Amino acid sequence: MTQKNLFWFRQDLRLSDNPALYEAAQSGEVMAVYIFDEDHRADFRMGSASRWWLHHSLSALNRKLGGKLNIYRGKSQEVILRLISEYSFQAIYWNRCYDPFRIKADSEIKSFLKKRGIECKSFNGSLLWEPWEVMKEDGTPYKVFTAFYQKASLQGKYPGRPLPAPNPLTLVKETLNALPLTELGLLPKIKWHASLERQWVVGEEGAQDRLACFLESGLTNYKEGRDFPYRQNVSRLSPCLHFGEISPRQVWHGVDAGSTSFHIPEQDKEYFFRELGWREFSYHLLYHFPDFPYQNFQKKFDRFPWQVDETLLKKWQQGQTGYPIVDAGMRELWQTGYMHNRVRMIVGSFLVKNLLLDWRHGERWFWDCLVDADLANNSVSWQWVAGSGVDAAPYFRIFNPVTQGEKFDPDGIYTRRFVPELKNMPNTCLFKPWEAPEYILKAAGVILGQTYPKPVVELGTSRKKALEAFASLPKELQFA
DNA sequence: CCTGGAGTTGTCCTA
DNA sequence: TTAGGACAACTCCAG
Repeated sequence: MTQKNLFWFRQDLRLSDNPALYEAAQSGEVMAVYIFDEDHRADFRMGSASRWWLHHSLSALNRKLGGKLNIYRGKSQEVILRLISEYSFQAIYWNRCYDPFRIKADSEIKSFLKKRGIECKSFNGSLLWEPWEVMKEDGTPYKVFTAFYQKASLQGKYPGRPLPAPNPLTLVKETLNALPLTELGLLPKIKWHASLERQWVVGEEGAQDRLACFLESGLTNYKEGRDFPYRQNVSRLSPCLHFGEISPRQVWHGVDAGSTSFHIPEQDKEYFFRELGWREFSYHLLYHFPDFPYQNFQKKFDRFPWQVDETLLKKWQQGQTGYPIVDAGMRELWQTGYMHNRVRMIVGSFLVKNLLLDWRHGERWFWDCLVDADLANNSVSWQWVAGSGVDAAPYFRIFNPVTQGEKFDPDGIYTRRFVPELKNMPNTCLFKPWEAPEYILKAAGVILGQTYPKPVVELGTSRKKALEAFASLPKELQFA
């Protein structure tokens, strides 16, 4: 009789370079399982945009598996318990997840399986370096990116070669309790996701195509071009990486090989690698400081005089602040489930430093709206923007949304796309319509306060207020 | 323990 | 028009 293994799909919704699946398939038949489990996630339940993505990703995966993906919902531990009591498995395989909720839940699962004498084998399928692997000489975690990255990439192990998809892969369909995908109810009730559908090709094939496309036409000039939201110089692989439709090793080696065949300048490649490094750094930080999604990393920020203003927050969320580059970004997020990185910094800085609203509001909104919502990246990045996080960014770094717009979207291509009511404004005042003379507004068909909002705050005074607030923080620093 | 260089992404004013 | 300096003081980290 052939041995049967349980393989548990999680944030690794792919067949290629899937170390746990590869090993499971080597030693017997595989019962492939996905469990939609929200119980362990506390108050970070999966947001609407991510649910939409997950639905399509599971659907694509199931197709690749010939319909033999077994889907369940409920507490992971209970589902697994049910499965092991109904079937006899040689071992259980999975790739590790690294958010604090999963780490806790997984160690419980591991210990109860151990008690029942069932072997579990867990692997690293989603990071280049384990979060506990890259440490300072004194054994403590890094708090500065450059030092972390140098240690990891220069002295650490070069990312290993990706594995092929398992072949043969003999799958077992479970028929007693497995659910059809639609039972998970992941698609939104209202049809707001039509615009998402036009944007993305979800699934492993889509991720591979996206990488290929990036290598062919995006990576050249990445170093400069990545700052301009209207250009196609960013990879947009973040959701694929989050759900594990592609692994960071595949991306790393794809770029390495692609940069040779497409003659990519060394600098472009290095800058892109650094971004993969940032993802690793975020996971490193979340692992060592699990409060990151909740608490200011720098304790002195607990004293920050955040404003409480629901109306202002709503205007930011809906892209109605009266600052065109900010509104364009927030509307891109809503329409596509994504926002260009440069614009994320601009809208983040605006929320925190001009509206003086707590970064956790931004974190939560992004969590719900982003298809790439990722606990590590999202919380580390928001704290970076707020200045409460792990870099020594000077407090006076406050983005000016007018200057940023003029600099990074000089022809207004990006901004006009998402703020069409300003499409006839000339470049000279596109990013500051409140300064436009009456005849120009008229010619562009813009009525401030009616067709497009007046600025919700004044830049000069709000900037000054922020600087004062930062200055009011106590000097001594205590880390979480 | 001490030392010194460095720290993702800016803005504004002045000459 | 453009380039350079001020904007604080601190922690982090390697040697």
